Amino acid sequence: MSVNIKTIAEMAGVSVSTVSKIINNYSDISVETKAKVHEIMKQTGYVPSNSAKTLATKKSSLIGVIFAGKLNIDFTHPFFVEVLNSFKKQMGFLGYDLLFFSNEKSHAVDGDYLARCRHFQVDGCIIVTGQQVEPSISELDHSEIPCIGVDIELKGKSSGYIMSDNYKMSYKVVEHFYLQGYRELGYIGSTLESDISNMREKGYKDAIESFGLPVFDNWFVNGENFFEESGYEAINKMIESGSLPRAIFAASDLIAIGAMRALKEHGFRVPEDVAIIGCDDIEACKYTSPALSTIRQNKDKIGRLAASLLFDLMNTQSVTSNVVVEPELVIRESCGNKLKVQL
Amino acid sequence: MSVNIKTIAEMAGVSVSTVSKIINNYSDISVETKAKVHEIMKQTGYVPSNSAKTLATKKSSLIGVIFAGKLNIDFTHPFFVEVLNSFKKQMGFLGYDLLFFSNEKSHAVDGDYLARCRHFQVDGCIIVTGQQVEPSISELDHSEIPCIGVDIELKGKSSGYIMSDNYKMSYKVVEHFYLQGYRELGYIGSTLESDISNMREKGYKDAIESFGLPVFDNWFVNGENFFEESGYEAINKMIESGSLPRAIFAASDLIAIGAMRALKEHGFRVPEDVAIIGCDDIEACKYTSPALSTIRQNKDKIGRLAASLLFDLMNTQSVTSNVVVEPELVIRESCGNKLKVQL
DNA sequence: TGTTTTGACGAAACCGCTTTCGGAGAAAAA
DNA sequence: TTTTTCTCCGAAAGCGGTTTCGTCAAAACA
Repeated sequence: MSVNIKTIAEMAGVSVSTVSKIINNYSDISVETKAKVHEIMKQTGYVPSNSAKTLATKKSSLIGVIFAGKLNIDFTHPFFVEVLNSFKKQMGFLGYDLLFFSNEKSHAVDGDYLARCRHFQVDGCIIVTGQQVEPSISELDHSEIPCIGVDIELKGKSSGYIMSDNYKMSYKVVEHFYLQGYRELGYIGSTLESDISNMREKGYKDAIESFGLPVFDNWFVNGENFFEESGYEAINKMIESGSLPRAIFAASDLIAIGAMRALKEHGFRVPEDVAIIGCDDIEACKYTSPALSTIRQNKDKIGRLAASLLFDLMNTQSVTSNVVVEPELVIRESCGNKLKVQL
Repeated sequence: MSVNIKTIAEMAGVSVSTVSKIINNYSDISVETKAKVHEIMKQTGYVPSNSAKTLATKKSSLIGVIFAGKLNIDFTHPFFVEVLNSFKKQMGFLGYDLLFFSNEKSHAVDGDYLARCRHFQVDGCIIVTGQQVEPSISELDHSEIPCIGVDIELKGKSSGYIMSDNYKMSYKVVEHFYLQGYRELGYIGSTLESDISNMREKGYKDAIESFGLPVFDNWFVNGENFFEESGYEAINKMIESGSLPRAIFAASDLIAIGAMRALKEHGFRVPEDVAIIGCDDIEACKYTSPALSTIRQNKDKIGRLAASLLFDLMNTQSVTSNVVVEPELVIRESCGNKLKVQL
């Protein structure tokens, strides 16, 4: 049988409560006792059981991670995965570990995120998704469990969210295109079910108008998701419809990559014939040719902020818990600016 | 107060044991009682506590995920992340959730993986690393906890591992180069602390010799890790040393990408001057120019196999628990074969 | 009719840890 | 010397489940 707190207590000749107090740094224990018990714990390789602790304290020091939505967002998603990586690191410093709920069918409490959270008694959770709020997320959002959303607006009492300024990033793109002399601007978005994409599109249109340019609906097309195929098909759709804009903002880098592929297949050159700016600044941008200009989202910062916001939510009743981070235009080769190319 | 098993029992007018039996599908409960209790559980939204269950049964239905080593392997690693994604999916089907240990300094039981596993009472764990076995991994490996390693040879009684046939993949590369007429072959590996890289190098050298070709030590250089910079610097080192091979096998795609960048900067063309084959088949291969030929590791299969091996380890005393999967040569543009290009 | 088997359920111990409350004894204050 | 104040520690009641074993009535058997 594995060594437990009782074993330690007996070996040290003290009570179980004393050992527990030592583990939890209570002050009413003499240094001698403390030393003796610590010594024994070390010798025996004692490790306290988290389930017993959780059962007693209702704190698990676990953070639930939820990939929500049907957009196939998972570990392989280049943007979220980097955010999550930074989040994990920061949560680690704060003493938490991450629990990834698998959302497979066969599981007991399928899709019911709140139930999963209660089941494991997570202290808080992070929800990543590029999609709108679905019922099971909303339920969790309005529960007592602290949640923070990445790229999804959580409005519950104990929730917060963090996202890039999607409206402003579009403005920056339009501004750049405008200053480079482009007047015929197009946009490739993701599914209409994505708030993110919708915000970007709205910002883009508003910006175009604020520069006094016309908006051609044919040049605004939305794909099914944020992946390559959406961009590929969008270009084909535009071409079928008879005309192509001179510059395109894509709602994700993968969409942009797909679009470039389609353009290339049709004999168009990027950026000479069509300029393109993507969004997210994933790794692959550097490897495409031409290298993809993009809107950089500070994934590291987003992850860190998400962690500290969640930490606050878990430890106080703070209310101001949503943050919008400033996006940054990264100019490479695909957007037609030959003057200042950076890697 | 949240509803617990006692609440349910009282509401249903039965004992706690009866409710527990119903939850766990015991057979000695009448259908009527079962129905009544189920109804009440549904109405109240009852969710059993996993910690209480774990405490009583010593089964947590949690799988620990360990990113081991100092090679900076984490969520952002293109190869492991895909393996993990497939692993997660499969484990989900089997009814398990994933626990990611954060290995940050401030944490209670730092680096001591066995302790973390015991702490959370994970039912098993998966270890991913490109590195050799370190002491804390070895300790876990030889514990009673079922572990399976990806790209790391675990030898413990309750362990298993899965990896690609690193020896054979090198042979395939050499064979391809040979058949294309290349005779001057080089290799760029990762740190010598990586078993994977070492196996590939060994296989590569053996293959070269088996084709009756000479091995030039100057053309074998090892970087610090599996990332881009290692490839970049390796090329520079070769150039400094005075000569370049005509064809290079890189131990990872990122290394290959870095190597291509260095070659380009020095005015060499790929594949006309130097042919390159990478390894892993990460997403980025398709986006480089020229598109990177590579050895594809079946990441999906590796993940699934890892899951089922681990499942077996957890549920039986099976011993045959290591699998080597067959790698596949994917020919794109960087290896000089203009005849059969595939995407 | 008496006996055994079966079906359905409950009592209670246990899993490992936390935390409140109180008590004993020593030290300090009166 | 008596009283008060500390210091250090333990008893015991949870936390929310699981599981063994026993009970008891009804059904099956002889």
